[in-house]
Amino acid sequence: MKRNPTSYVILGLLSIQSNLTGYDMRKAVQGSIGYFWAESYGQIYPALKQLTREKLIAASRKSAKGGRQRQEYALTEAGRACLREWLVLPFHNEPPRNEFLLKLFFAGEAAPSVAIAHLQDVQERNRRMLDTLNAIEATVPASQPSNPHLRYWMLTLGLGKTLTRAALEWGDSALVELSAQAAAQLPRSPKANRTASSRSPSRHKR
Amino acid sequence: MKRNPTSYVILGLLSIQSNLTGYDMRKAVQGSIGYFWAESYGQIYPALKQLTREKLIAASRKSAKGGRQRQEYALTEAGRACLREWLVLPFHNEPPRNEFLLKLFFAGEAAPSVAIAHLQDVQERNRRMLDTLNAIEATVPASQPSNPHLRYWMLTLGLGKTLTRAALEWGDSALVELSAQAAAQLPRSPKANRTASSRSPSRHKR
DNA sequence: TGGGTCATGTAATAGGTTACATGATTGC
DNA sequence: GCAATCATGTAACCTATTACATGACCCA
Repeated sequence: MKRNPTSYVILGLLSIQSNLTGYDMRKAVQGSIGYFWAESYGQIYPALKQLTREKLIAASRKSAKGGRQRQEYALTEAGRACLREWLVLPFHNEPPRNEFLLKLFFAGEAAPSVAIAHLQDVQERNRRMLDTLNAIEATVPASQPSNPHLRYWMLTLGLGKTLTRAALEWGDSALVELSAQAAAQLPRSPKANRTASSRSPSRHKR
Repeated sequence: MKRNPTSYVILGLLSIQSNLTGYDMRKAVQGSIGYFWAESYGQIYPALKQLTREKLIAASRKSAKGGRQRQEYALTEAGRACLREWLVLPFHNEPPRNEFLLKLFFAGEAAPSVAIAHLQDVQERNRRMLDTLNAIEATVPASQPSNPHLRYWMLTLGLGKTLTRAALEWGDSALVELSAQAAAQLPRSPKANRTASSRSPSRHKR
């Protein structure tokens, strides 16, 4: 049976923690696998209905928090089996579309400052990303020391940190190269092109 | 005017080289930006028609190669202006959906060998990727030494290499960790679990 | 009493893949 | 003659986002 990835995300989340609502799941995705996965309500709610029809999940409690209406779900045995089946299937890596790289690739059509600005933007995002990942690393293991999933969570986190750090280092050297080029092309007022050279290369936390 | 990314890919490709057919463009995408971008005919051909209607590109020559029917396109001045406008606009980094990481994150539900197999798969793909990128690096600059786009092409290539190498190193250490764990859990027949330990850590070309 | 967040959902639309259909040309 | 590649396109379908609609509860 073919199922969309959102369904497996739901099954996976419920395998870790029961009694989540659709709203909870969205939050959980953003707060844990957010750096490599995204889900919107428009995907989650229909998927919840479909999974319920197929008895892979079941509505568990209702209106627990205060008197607030709240539809929580739990994994059924069939759902757990379905998740396990999917886990062993080979993954297909999606056609990755990176608009930053696309603009950089075609940047010869624009002034050097354009590429430099995009690079600075990407560096800034990556610095924030690394901070976020470091914060997760500092708090999660302490709060769930004996969680059997922890080892895998830390592995995904580790790849995120590794890739982000590598991207930051590449970005620094790319900025150096492009700034030098921009300076060479506009040698008349060396004080004017502060855009790139005024920022010192980011010193990354390890 | 809002336009889909495929349109800008077409404009970008034509800014580098004229007289490409839709077929050529698909090939060019696969052979150059393929590691961070994908296009299908179902996107390209409709986009070509739309861009022609909007006069951002123009059908240039017909049936040049042999007697073969062949509709080639070229950038108009309006098209070039449109590309430049887009280049300076901030990029939005897409919600990245990485199924490998998704499976790794939820792998606690399955046997350790499942995660190990996925990891070996990803290492193999990354090794091949690095070979491809190295091959491009070895041939492209020699063939187009004075192309003004070359600097930017090499930058995107450099990021690809950097990220792939970083991923490979992470993968090696992840495999060591998971293999040790698997061995500790099945101490009865240490010769049996060859899946992970039989392969030596990949020695990557730099 | 009003803003923020919890909570659920739908409709419009965009974005994209895959499979199919067609046919010519090139090279073995 | 046959397979591979060049070449163009469409239709069906899936995936996914965004905006919208609705309303309750919490806290200041």
